[in-house]
Amino acid sequence: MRMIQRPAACCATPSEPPPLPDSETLVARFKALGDATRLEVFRLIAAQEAPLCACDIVDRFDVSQPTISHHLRVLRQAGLITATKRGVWMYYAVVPRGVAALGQFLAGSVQESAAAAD
Amino acid sequence: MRMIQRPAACCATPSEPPPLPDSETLVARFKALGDATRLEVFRLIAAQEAPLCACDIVDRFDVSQPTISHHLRVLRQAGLITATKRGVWMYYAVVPRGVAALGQFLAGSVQESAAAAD
DNA sequence: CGAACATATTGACAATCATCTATCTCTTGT
DNA sequence: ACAAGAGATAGATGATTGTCAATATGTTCG
Repeated sequence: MRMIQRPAACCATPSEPPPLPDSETLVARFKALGDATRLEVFRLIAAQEAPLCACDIVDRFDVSQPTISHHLRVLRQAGLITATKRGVWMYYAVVPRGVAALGQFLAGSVQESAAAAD
Repeated sequence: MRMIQRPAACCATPSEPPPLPDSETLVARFKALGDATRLEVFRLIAAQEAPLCACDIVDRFDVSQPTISHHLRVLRQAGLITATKRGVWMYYAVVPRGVAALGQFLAGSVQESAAAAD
């Protein structure tokens, strides 16, 4: 038997979050950006006006080439960057749609809570 | 001696990403949202029009109460939610400023790459 | 073909992390 | 004061992950 009564806000059924089309993808993208090295790699790619060669990325970091390759794969599998092969070189560029999806999710999150904040 | 010549795009010095005020905070926030359970907790809080009682969160998930408490702490330390104590209950709400910071970073990332696209 | 190079893959290892059980702290109602 | 409930903390454990060295794959040049 519950001795302490819950306040009204506790008992009222909380609002359901809006249905999320692809939660798994969202998690993968946030996780992909949730690593210091990987975020820097992403930032470097995003800062370019043209697809960036992998060699240029490796040159700029202290970690090994396989590690950079691994990070690039994670970012690519998350749908945040694309990889294009030209000859021996791989060129990476941001996928605007993938990044925008994250932004839209965040925008929706603040919008919902904005109704409450005075 | 380098036998294969790098294409122009490789040799041209890549653009520097814009200076990032607080990279560590950004990583912590992305990492906080990069877990399935935690993202759902965040979504539930964001869906409310008023701060949500922790008990209502615990009720909605299959994981234990300490696990929820852990996730709430991670989200709070990342600056994505705030915690307010009222009596015995803890109420959690989204920090719009914290979420917006993520959105602005993403918006900047797509904007930079947009100049190159098409 | 064969050498050189760019990138990816594999396997291993240490570190981080999500989760649990048990316990603790604090607040409230009697 | 005391019992009960809400939530946080501590410690342990299995899983995930970031990193590296070594190797593989594929491409270009001579």
